[in-house]
This record gives sequence, structure tokens and C-alpha cells, in this order.
Amino acid sequence: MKNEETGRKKQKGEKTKRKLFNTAVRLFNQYDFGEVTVDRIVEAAGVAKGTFYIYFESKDALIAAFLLDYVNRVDTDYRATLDSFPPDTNASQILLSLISKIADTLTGTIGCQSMRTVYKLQLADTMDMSAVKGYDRELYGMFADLLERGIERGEFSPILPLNELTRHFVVAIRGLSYEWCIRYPDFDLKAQALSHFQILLDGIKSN
Amino acid sequence: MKNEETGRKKQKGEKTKRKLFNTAVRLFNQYDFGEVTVDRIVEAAGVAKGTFYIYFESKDALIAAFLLDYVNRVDTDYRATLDSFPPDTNASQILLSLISKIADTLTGTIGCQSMRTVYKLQLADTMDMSAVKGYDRELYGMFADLLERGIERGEFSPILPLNELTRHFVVAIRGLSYEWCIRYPDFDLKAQALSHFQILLDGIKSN
Amino acid sequence: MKNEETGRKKQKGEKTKRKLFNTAVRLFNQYDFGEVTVDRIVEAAGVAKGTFYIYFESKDALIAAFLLDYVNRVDTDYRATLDSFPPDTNASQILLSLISKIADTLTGTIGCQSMRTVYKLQLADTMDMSAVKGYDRELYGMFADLLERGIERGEFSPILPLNELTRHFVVAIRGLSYEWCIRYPDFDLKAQALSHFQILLDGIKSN
Amino acid sequence: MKNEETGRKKQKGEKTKRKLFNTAVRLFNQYDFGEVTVDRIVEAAGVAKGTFYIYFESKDALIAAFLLDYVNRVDTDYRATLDSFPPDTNASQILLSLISKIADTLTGTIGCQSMRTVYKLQLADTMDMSAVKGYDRELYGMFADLLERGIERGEFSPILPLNELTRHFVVAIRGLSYEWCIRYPDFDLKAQALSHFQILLDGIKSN
DNA sequence: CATGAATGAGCCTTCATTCAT
DNA sequence: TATGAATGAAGGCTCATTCAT
Repeated sequence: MKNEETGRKKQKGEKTKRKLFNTAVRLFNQYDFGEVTVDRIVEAAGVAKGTFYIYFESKDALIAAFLLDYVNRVDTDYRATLDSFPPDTNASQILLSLISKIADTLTGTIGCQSMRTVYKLQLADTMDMSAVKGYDRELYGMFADLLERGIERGEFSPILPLNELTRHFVVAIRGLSYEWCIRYPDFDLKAQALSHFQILLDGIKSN
Repeated sequence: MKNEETGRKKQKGEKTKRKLFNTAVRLFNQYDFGEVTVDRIVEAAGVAKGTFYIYFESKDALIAAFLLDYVNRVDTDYRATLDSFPPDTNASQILLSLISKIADTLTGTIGCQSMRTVYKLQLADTMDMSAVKGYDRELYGMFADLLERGIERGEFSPILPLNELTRHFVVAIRGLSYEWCIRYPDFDLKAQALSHFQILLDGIKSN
Repeated sequence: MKNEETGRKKQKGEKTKRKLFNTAVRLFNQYDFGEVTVDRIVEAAGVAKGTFYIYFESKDALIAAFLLDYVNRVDTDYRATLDSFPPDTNASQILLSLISKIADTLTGTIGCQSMRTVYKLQLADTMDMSAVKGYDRELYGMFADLLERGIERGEFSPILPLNELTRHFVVAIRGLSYEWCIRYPDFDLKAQALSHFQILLDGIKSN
Repeated sequence: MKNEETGRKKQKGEKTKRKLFNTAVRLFNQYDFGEVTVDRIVEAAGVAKGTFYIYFESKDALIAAFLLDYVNRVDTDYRATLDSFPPDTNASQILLSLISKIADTLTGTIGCQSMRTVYKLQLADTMDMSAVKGYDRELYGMFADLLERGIERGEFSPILPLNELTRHFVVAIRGLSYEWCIRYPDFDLKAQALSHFQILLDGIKSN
């Protein structure tokens, strides 16, 4: 009985928190980052100002949560994509699939405005970006694995050290997503990415 | 007599404006974008607050001027660099020289923080970015010219349409500068850029 | 049956109230007055926020209770101390014992921070200080009794009217405790108090 | 001409600052310390909120200024009072004059409410009390000098070490002013102080 | 009796902008 | 042209208190 009530209350609380969070995300995707104030969030969410601070320690904490959520949404499927290939698959092929997957996730799940916000936060350097940094490391690790496999399999020429090669691939994905962000909707991320990485792969393939 | 005085005043005015502007640029390059307030600018420039609004309609106007200046500083030498090569020079070689020049300009003349500011403004989409857009077009044009020349000379394979190829090169330069911004000072822009474009060139060279 | 249950509930209620109160007292003694919020009290007591308002009409009511408690804790033993002496004991001696007892109580039972809180409230004049005022009267009465006895016994010179003399002693105890509060822990209340009152007693002893 | 204008502006600014400060002092003397908000100050002073922050870095800075002002008002005349006596004057006499002067200053210049505020701040321990601490040291120094002189002259018995004796006198002045604060206006500070110190002096005089 | 989610007035502070001189 | 005092909207955050369950 008591537990039941407690449960219901907790549920209500969770709902409010989610409402606040979703509202915030929506606003982040609609307005510029600095324009999304706590005032606006609570007004849009239809709760009192104090309520915000029950669920988020500060505005920064909300942003951290936003970033974490971004990372979580992104991070999930990539390894799965990777693991879905038979061990002897062509490294190039896997890599292009991964790129494809990333493009789909950015386009379909994250959305361009959220991505802008992430980039702005990263440039602002005001926030704790460890979550995003962690994700970057993960992405780096996946590229490194694939490239290493490709080198071992003799697909790619080993002219460059692995870590440097990997960095170039990360740079490429960064340039592509950034360009997508600021050219949206006039930039077909997936097509551009596939084409772009095809060039890079051609540039490192062992003749 | 009156004209003379007017002239002197104008000169003094220009000087004050330049002082304000240069101070602002210095601050943009030193502190985070949001930390550069009008107060700080006028204090650092040693003029009164009201004076700022004589020369700049608003803070946004200053930023617009800052962007224009960025573009101007960047834009100047590239064509010169391009024109300094004999007409029959290798397109790859010219392209790498251009990349080298761009890296030098970003590193030496513009500075990482200013670049961050430019990127943030671009993402914020609050400002009138026509100047920067114009510059982008210019950069695009130069890459296009070079790539076209390379294709004509048989250096590059014509698998991709010229404009698409050009876009890839723009994407690459964008990814490189962005990465430089957020990794600074642990990212050697020039070296990375040269290495990166070498791969791209290898990827499109006609075998 | 119903009564029994009611009784149990009441008991439980009393227990909760005491828990809240004791927690509050502990916090008042640990942190600065303004830092002790209802939130912190209920968290430290392990009860819900609403529960606080079942037992205390407001935060001010809690403070009033705190003051009353302070007075009660202080007031209890003094008369006992006084009565423990044979009727013909030296008044000076009794007075010094009383001072000693007071110092012990402040140091051991009340604590310096609580004392600070009492003083702050007294200065703030926002609260109903009747309890403390009553205690002051009580203390005043005891000093008056002792001094009167001393005068009657010829220990003290009767130059000053009794009430004025008493006031001086109250002033002295006030000065000592205040100094203890703000110098804590670099002020040995008991030693200082005994030494201080010795001077006063020397100052009023009959030639 | 220019200087003239600058001077006029500065004067105006000073006037505003004084207006703010005086208003604040008035409010400190009227309402409880925590009730005096920046909002109320600026409203009472008839200026905009932002104006407050032109002249005071923060609310704390205002309070610090308030304390400094208190100390300045207090500190000025004491040494003068001391120095006005011929070198061979009776130490007791000088001391009583000093007490008299102090009482006059507290009563006439400082005022009881300001004193309350000072005490509250001291108890709150939240503020930088170095100014007040400095003043306390000064007061301590003066008492020490006088007592030392009295001992040397054989007026006072040297039973207690000088510093301990001095401390008792500081305690006494503290007790007296505190009692004055909370009993005001039913406590004649000057009369009480003189009578009180007379007892102390009698208590330490060498018979 | 107990809970804890929700409230909202109020606090301190910042900063782009205006305007009389 | 130059000044700098003054403005006031807005922002992030706190906390005593209420109330449905």
C-alpha cells in the first residue's frame, strides 16, 4: 500500500523529469543554445521554476544529461553493426557500413539541431564534455580496429602509422557532420559520407 | 580650416574605432566568446562605454565586422599563392601548397580562439554569416579550379563530378580546422592537413 | 483497541517530532544559522518534508522551540546548584560555583554554535524571545539573591543598589559568553569567567 | 572644460554611491539584516538595480563598506582622547574617560541598530570581519597601554598578567555594548559603563 | 501519521544599451 | 567626438510552504 503510493509518486516524478528533459531537448533543437533558459524550459513544460531544480542540480547538469543522452543514443548500435559481420569480411566493406550506420543515426535519431548543440558546447569548452570525449574515444577505437584489420588483411597499405590513419578518419567524419549541420537540409549526409570515405579508402588501399 | 579640423577628427575617430576593434579581436582570441563583454572591450581599449556605440551599432555589429575581417585576412593571400605558380605546375603540388598556406594563416594570423568563435557563430545561426558564406564560396572556387586543372591534366581521375569532388575537399578542410580548434594545442594543423590531403589526392589520382 | 492504537500512533508521532527536533539542534550547533534549511533538517532526520510541517507550524516555530529548549536545559540545574550549599556558605563562594556551573553548561550541554544562534536571534529581534527573556530574569534573580545575601552577610559593600549591582553581573556573564562565542575555541570560558568574576567580587567586597 | 565635465560626473557618481550607502545604512538600522535586500535598497534609494553594482561589487562589498565605515567612525577619536591627558595622569581616570568617550560614540555616532548589525555579522561569521577585528585589536592595545601604565604607576595590583587583565576589560566593554543593544532604550550605556568599570578598577587596585 | 512532488516569490548578479553633458 | 552614469530586463538559483495521496 505504502509502497504502491511511493511507486506512483516516483512515477509521477520521473514523468515530470522526462517532461522537463524532453522540453529542453526540443528547445535546444529549436533555438540557439544560449536562448534556452530555465525560465523558458519550465514555462514550455508547464511546471514551476523550482520544480526544475528538483530534477536537475543546475542548468549545466541538464546540459550534461543532454550530452549523455546524445552519446547513449549514438553509442548503442555501432558495435552491434560491427559484430554483425563475419570475421573475414572485407574491412572496407565493414567501414562503409559503419559510416552508413552513423549517418543514419545522426540523421534519424539525433537530428541536426542536437548535433549543432553538441558542437557548440564542444567549442564553448565551458561544459564537462567527458561524455562526448568518451564517445569520441569509442569511435576512434572502432575505426582503429577496422583499419588495423584492413592492414593485416593487406587491404590497406601501411604507409602511415595506425593511430595517424585513424585520426584522419575521425577528422573526416567530423568534417562531414559539421558540414551537414551548417548546410542542412542541403547536404545529404549519408551519400556524401559514403562517397567521401570511398576516396579515403582508395587513397590508402594497397595498390 | 574647418575641413582640416573635420579631417583630423575623422582621423582620430578612425583610430578609436580601430583601437576598439583590435582590442575586441584580441579578446575574442583570448577568452571564450561569451566572456567578451562590451564592458571588457572598452575597458581594455581605454575608452568610455558610450564611445563603443558611436562606432558600432551594437555588439552584433562588432561581431559582424569581426567576421568580415576574418574573411578578409584569410582571403587575401590565397589567390596570390595560387597565381605564384607557373601555369603548368602539377595541380597536386599547388593544392598542397594552398593547404599549407591556409594552415599557416589559421595558425599564425587568425588563431585558434578566433576560429572557434567563427565556428560557434556559424552554428548559432543567429548572426548574418553572409561574409563567411562568401568566403566559403571563394575557397570552394579555388579548390574547384585546382581540381579541374588536375582533371584536365590527367592527374586526377574523373570518376566524380567536379562539384562533388570539390565539396569533399571543403569537407576535409573543415574537419581539419574543427579538430584543430577543439584539440588545440595537441593537433599540428599543418602536418595533419598535408598528410590528410595526400590521402585524398592518392584517392583520386588516375592510376 | 482503538485507544491503544491511537496511543501507539501518538507515541510514534512524539518520536518523530523528537527526531526532527534533535536533528535540528544538532544542525544548529554544527552549521551557521542561515545554512540550516528545512530541507537539510528533514534529510538529516530521514523523514519527508511534509512531515516537518505536521509537527512544527513553521520554521520559526521550530526556532522558538529551540530557544525554549535552550532555556530549559540551562535553567534546570542552577537552582539545584544554589540549594546544594549550606545556608551560611560564603556568598562569593556560591557565586563562583554558579559561574562555574554556567560555564560547564554552556560548554558541555549547549555548545558554542547554539549559543551563537541564540544571540543572533536575540539581535535579530524577529523572533519571540520571551522564553529567553524569562530565562534572563531567572538568572538575574539568582544573582540578585546571592548578592543580597552577600551584602547582608557583610561580604560585599553596599555602595550600589542591589539591582544595579546585579545588572553588572549579568553584563559580565553576557560579555564572557559572547566573547567565548566569537573567539571559540581560543577562549577558555570557565577559566576566564572565574578570573573575571573574581575581579568583580574584589571590586565590591567590603573594604 | 573636459575636466570640468568629468568632475561633475564623478561628483554625481559619488552622490549616487553615497545615496545608496546611506539608504543601506538606514535600512540596516531599521530592518533585520537579512531583510535588507539589494532590491529594497535600490528601491528606497530610487535608482535602478544595475546602478547598485556600479558602486558596490556585491552585497557583501556593501556590508564590508558598512563595517569599515563603522570602524572609521569609531576609531578616530580614541587615541586623541588618550593623548589629550598629561603624561602623569592617573591611569584610572584616563580609562574612565576613554570608556566615557566610547559610550558617547556608540550612543551618538554609531547608533544601537548599527551596532546590532555589527554584532550579527560577527556572529554570522560569513563576512570578512578583518576591519572589525583590526578595530578590536586597536581597542585591546589601548586598554593594554593604560593598564600597563597603571601597573607601573602602582595604581593597579599586578596579580594578573597584563594580557589577561586586558582581556577582562575587553570582555566588559563587549558585555556592556551587547546589553545596550538588546535592552535599548532601557539601558543607559554611559552610566552603566562607568559604574561597571569602576567596580573592575576597584577590583584590581592595589590596596 | 507520513509522504514527497510541486510551488512561486524572492534573491543576487550581469550586461547590452541609452542619453545628458 | 567622447564620456560614463544610469537603466532594467533577464538569468540562474534557493527555500519555506502546500497538498493530494
